Amino acid sequence: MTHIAHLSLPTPPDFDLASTLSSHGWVVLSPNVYNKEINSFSRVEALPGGRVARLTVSSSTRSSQNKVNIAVESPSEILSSDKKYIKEQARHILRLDEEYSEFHDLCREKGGVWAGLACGKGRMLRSPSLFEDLVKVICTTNIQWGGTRRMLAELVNAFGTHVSPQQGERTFPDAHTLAALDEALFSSRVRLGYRGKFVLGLAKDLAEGRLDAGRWLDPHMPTGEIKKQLLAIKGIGSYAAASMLMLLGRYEDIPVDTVFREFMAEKYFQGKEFDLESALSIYAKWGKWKYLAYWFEMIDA
DNA sequence: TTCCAGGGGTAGA
DNA sequence: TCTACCCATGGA
Repeated sequence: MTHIAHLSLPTPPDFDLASTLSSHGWVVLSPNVYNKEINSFSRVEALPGGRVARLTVSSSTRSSQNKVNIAVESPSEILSSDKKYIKEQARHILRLDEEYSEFHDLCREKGGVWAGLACGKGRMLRSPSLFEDLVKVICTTNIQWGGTRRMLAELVNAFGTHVSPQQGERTFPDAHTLAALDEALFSSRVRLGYRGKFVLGLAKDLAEGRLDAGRWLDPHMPTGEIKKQLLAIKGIGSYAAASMLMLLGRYEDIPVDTVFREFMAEKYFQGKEFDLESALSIYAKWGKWKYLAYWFEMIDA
């Protein structure tokens, strides 16, 4: 028997689900399943107490309603505490509590490709847990996007929890699950290459309390301190730290990778080699919004 | 077959 | 702080 609940989550007046879902590649990384045609995505998520549910997030058919819909399907009874938990997760994933008015003012002032963001865009999709986002960021390093998708699909298929034995979808495995695994078994089931030991090491640090990533969500924690802690994690360098800071709602740093280098060479340096400092200085006037200014200019190009 | 990807760790200077 | 070299894996 499947239990079903339909939740409604209020959003800011300027919230744009389609923009958030298409903002970067996260929406297609397992366990997310993207349905672009109907502007929705679903994923299997663990509920408190070890139960599991499939969540489907979609926009209201009437955009003026300022809400998103969350359909919940579970083989277990869906408790009121589950509904509260799911809404909290969704608020985090969609960044409904972030304040973007200063960024939108800058977009309006700057115009050009940024003018289209001023109506409320800029929220980039994230995962429910910091562990999932950390693992996903590590899995974007030194690999093509197809490889990232493969690695995360393998990880979910190997160690995620079923929503039901008859259905293939699984949760993203939590840190405790991975921390309990033998490295040889893990590597034989999930081909992460040299990243495997980074992911397992991270899982153990979180599960055994040596790393408290939850503190990074404290708005009073200085960005510099978060960055220092991120860079201390094996497998996280400057690119990955900038990506994680973005996922934490801090947009000061630009992730310098092949995507950045290729875009900058083409857009600002006539296809020639360039000095990194000169390239980064192009976004200096965006202050704490540099990441968003670069990213949305790049994906618009 | 070789190169290298939404880079990062380490050793040595 | 900077550089050289190494790292697993698979697509091109």
